[in-house]
Order: sequence, then C-alpha cells, then structure tokens
Amino acid sequence: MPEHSSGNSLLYLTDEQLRQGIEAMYFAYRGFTADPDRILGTMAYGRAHHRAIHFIKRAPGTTVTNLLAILGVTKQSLNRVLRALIEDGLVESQVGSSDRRERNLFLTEAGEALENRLSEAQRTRMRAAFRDAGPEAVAGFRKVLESMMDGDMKRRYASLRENGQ
Amino acid sequence: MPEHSSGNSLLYLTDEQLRQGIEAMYFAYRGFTADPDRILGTMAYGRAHHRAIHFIKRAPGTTVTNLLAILGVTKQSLNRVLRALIEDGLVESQVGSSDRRERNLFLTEAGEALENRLSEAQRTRMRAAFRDAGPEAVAGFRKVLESMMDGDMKRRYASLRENGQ
DNA sequence: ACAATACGTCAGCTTTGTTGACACTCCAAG
DNA sequence: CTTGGAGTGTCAACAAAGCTGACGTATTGT
Repeated sequence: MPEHSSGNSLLYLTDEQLRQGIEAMYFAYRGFTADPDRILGTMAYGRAHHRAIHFIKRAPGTTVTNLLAILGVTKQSLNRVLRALIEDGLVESQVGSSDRRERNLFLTEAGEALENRLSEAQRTRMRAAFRDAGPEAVAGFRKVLESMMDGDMKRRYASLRENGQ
Repeated sequence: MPEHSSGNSLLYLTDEQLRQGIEAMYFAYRGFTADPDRILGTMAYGRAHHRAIHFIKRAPGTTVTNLLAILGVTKQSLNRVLRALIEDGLVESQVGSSDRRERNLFLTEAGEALENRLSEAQRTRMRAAFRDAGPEAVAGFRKVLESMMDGDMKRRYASLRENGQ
C-alpha cells in the first residue's frame, strides 16, 4: 500500500481520526442510553430489563433461548430479569403450543406501555440526531455501525431487519 | 401507515428506521468493546480500567477531578480503579506542582504498553469499519454520533478534540 | 427406554456503579 | 493567623448485572 496514493482518501484513517471515532462512539453511546436510564432509574429496573423488553416487543412470542442468543448473556442472568418482569405483570410467559418445553414471551399491556415510554425517549433523541445530520449522514452512520459489529451480531441484526421490514 | 408526504427525504425518520438505528447502535457498541474486553478478561481488569487508561493517555497529567468529569462516575468508583492501576505500576500519581492538593496522573511504561495493546485492538476494528464504509460514510457516522451526545458530553468531546488536534 | 433439549433455580463470585461519613491537605479570604 | 471550602482519599455498606457450576423437571425425539 503506497502511503498516500490519493491523499485525501486515506487521511481519515490516521490514528488521530480513529481515536476521535472511538471517543465519539463512547460519548454517543452514553447519550444513547441516558434517557431510558433516567426513566428506569425511577423504578426498580435497569438497562437489562430495557433490553429484554425491547426484544420481546420486537419479536413477540420469542423463546428464552432465542432471547439468550440475541442478548448474549447467560440463562441465569436473563432469568433474574425475566422473573421480575413476569412477577410485575409486564411480561407474560406462555407454554409453547408445538413444543411445550419452550416458553413464548409476550408483553402485557403494562409492558407495552413501559416499552413505549422507553423507546419513545430513545427514538426522540435518535430522530433529532438523524434530522440534524441529514439522510446521507444517516446512511453513512448505518454503514459504519454494521461494519463495526462482530460476525455473530451482524447476523442477529440482519435477521431482525428481515423480520421487521 | 401512508405517511410519506415527500417520500424519500423523510423515509429515514420512520419509527422503523429509527428502531433499526437503535438496534444498530446496540450491536455495534458490543462489537466496539468486544476486543478490549477479551484482552482485559485475561487480567484482573475491566472496562473501567480501560477507560481510565485511555483518558490518562489522552491527557497526561490530568487531575482526578477532571477524569471524574469526563468519565461521569463517582470519586469512590474511580478511586477503586485508580488504586489498582497505581498499585500495579501502570499509573503514576504525582502531587500537583502548582496546587499540591491535586494529583497529576500519568501512565508508566507498563501502562503505555497496555494502553497500546487495547487501543490497537480497538483501532484495528475501527479502521476496518472505516475502510469498508468509505470516507463519506465516516463523515456521516461522526455527524450523527455528535448529534446524539448529551450537551455535557458534547462539550467534553469537543474539548478533547481541540487538545488532540 | 434413553439421550438431548428447554427452562428454571440455587449458591456463590466479580465488576462497577451507588450513598454517606469522615479526615487530611492546602489555598485564599477575612 | 485563623477559618472556610475545595480537592482528594478512604471506610463501610449496598445494588445491579454479569459470570460459573450444579441440579431438577418437563418434554421431545430417536
């Protein structure tokens, strides 16, 4: 690789530029989680509950094993969160119809309500950022984020996109 | 939902698009932290140590209070991390010259070595993602991330950029 | 009948965050 | 020169959310 075959086209790959990208990612992620965290802080829930609720809303009827794979945590860790949500009546766990070993997870009305509050806060920030930056910037944003995922997660994300579309 | 007044120009602001942005952010952040986490997992350190090391490298001689403001954690939490790093000889804490209440923090040689290992792993992934996506996408990525930060963090990020450049 | 799968749970450990209380050093203002 | 307050460090106690390992139960498929 010749040092600067086309000058400008490689300038953005200097270590300084990469470091700025790293720090931008760090600070932006904190902004990204700030609003839901504030809401959750007023109740007995945390980020883990938010994630569970999000993906149950996303794929109603999903099984525990599937959720485990998406979230990438242990059964015990997820179970603690899920148990609280079920006890509090935000999530319903139904015995699977075809395979009765499985549990299909759904949000109750109360669960949907909380999900809405949380995701609306997050969407509002995302919407503002997207509007601010414009469509082309958004396309670039998505492109870089997808490249930055691990292989596994890229697959999970892709399968979610198919379902959602 | 037939709300597409001007079609394409607003398409990226539908709830579905926003949700995809949210999920992309979630999965990408996990990729972003995966490599350093793997390295740190082999020692007695975690993400908190990485963050401290990163910002000390970034602004050598920084004070504890300044680090506190950047990281947004409590004194006690940071102190626990810092104490471990100092005891292990990765960070040096020098009494301030002008104000002797302050402690100026520096990386030792061993600290620099670890910082390099960690940030090189992170830069490698970021570099690949940037190269994959291209310069325009990178510009968009940065633009959206900056818009997504909280006011406070945007200021911290901006001041870091000034110093770094 | 038996092995494998899906799920739940108990016990115990780690990291990283939190509050609250307290002490020390030092600078600056009265 | 004393005193108030800022910067720092430390103790204790606790919580959230991750982890491993082990075990039990129900169900399914071979």
